Amino acid sequence: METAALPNSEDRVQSSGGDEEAAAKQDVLHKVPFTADLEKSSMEPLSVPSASSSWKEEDHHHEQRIKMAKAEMSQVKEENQRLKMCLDQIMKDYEALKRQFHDIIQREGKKSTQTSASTINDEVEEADDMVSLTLGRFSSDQNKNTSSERKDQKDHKLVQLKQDWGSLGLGDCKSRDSEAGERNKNPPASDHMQSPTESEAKEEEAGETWPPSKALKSLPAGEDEVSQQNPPKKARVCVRARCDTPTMNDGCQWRKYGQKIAKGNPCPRAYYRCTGAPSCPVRKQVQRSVDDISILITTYEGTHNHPLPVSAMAMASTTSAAASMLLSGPSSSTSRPGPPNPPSTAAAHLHGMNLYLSNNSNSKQFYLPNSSILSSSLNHPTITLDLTSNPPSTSSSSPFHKLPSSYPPKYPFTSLDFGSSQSNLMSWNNGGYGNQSAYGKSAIGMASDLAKQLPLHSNIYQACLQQISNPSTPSLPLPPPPPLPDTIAAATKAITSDPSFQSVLAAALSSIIGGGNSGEMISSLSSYLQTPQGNVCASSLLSKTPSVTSSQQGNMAFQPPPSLTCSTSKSPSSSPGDSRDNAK
DNA sequence: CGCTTTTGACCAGCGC
DNA sequence: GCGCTGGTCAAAAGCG
Repeated sequence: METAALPNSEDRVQSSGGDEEAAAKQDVLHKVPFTADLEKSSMEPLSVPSASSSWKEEDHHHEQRIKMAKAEMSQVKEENQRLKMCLDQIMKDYEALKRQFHDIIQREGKKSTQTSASTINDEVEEADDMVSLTLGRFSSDQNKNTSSERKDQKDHKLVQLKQDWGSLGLGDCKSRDSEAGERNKNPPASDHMQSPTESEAKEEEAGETWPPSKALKSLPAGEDEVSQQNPPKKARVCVRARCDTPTMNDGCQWRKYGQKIAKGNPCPRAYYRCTGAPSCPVRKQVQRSVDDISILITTYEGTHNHPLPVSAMAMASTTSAAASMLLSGPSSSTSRPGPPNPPSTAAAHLHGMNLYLSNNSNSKQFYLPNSSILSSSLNHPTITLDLTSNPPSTSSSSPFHKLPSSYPPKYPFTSLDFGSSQSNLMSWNNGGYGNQSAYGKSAIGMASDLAKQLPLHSNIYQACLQQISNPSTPSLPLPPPPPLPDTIAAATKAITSDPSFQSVLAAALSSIIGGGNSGEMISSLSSYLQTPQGNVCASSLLSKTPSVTSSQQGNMAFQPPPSLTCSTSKSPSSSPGDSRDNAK
């Protein structure tokens, strides 16, 4: 498995501030310009031996370049330190949240053990959703699990999330469904003994198709009974984005298998199935918002059981991070200072990202009331990535303001509002990037804006990027730009103060909190940092990660930008660069 | 020819 | 039990 080489999240956290890592980080940054420089030199008149004067001249030239490179090194080093400090601060925040999370786990554990099964209220149930990460599928019996058992479950899920890296991550919940079912049969003590691969195998065996009813059909009688007690309710990630084209190009290859006119929405809902692999269970629904037809609502469900194209990684990692946020979100929300959240709603603010989370069993009644696309969330915990900076209407796109707290919480419904008004610095959806989807605009557009603020580093990292991502091609003829120390400070400030960046970073961190892995983090960050031209604008933070993680991840972080665009082609979601070789 | 899209039929869940 | 609705199937058509 490709995930075998992944470092676990704890290691990553622990090593994040280490000198070794910082050294490696700088190593990457420093080596690349040198490499570029040397290759560039090799292309120059070296092949034309001439008089000693030309050699002298060339030596002088080299010395100048070395000086410039050294100056560049010192700048990058300085920036590295700044970003390292920034990262340390974020890690501290993360650790604090983690501690609070564990406190809450312990508190709720005591609470639930003291509470009888008949009197467990919805709030406890919600807390258990958070603790067990099973999204409302545990019976009250399981509510009585001790906190240590929950910890085991959580650890197991962390491992599983790592295994599913690169996938949508939704199947993590799905596989937990299977586990939840298994737990009903097996003693919890054996739970952590089960290897993630085994649960994945079970997941496959259980007939991981979208319709629960069909999945039930294929189950043996015994499992059928279990599944009826705990019907599979998979997490979904719903992406709302402004898009003029029929569907967002998320890099995956999809085949349309159905279309329906849903009640309450004149726009037809299209059903797509992932064709990346014959047995891939991932499906998506695409529908226009009834309130604003420019908004495309794409709902993903399932886990890819095949390698994803690089172009699909960004969306996959983002949705994975969102799904992780769905799982870990309540921890953030409950750790928020202030009055306790109402049972059915919660909101978190993590590094500038607004997290709206609510449990609901009647989501269609308060979120996108006229859109039936979310009615399916009756049975599915759903997280919504709202990439629309300007709500189509305040009544529908700010649905959580009118969340009735009286709804009995059953399954969490989460929204990551990337269109937060706090992200005024860089609009997620300001247009001007051609035919890209709001999603594409979000990451790419921000990066482009950032690039405007960071001309120096754009060039530096452009050279880095091209060296790393395309080593076979000749190096850039670009000479290093003149050093501008103020620009570095401005760049650092811009990065660290940019709420959008913080949002992405928070999403990436959430993937850690929720059991994600560095790959997600890299992809999330790279989504932010890549410009439409495929240039990494600036981030030592990002540059660091490939050296820490596997080379595959590193490559992905520096791959050309994902084509998260709205597709106008007849094959709506398959990007031109989408090679089926990747999927096979 | 193979793959994708279209579209009507079918099935299951749910509420009344 | 019946009707409504969401979701899927599968044959036919379209396309490169």
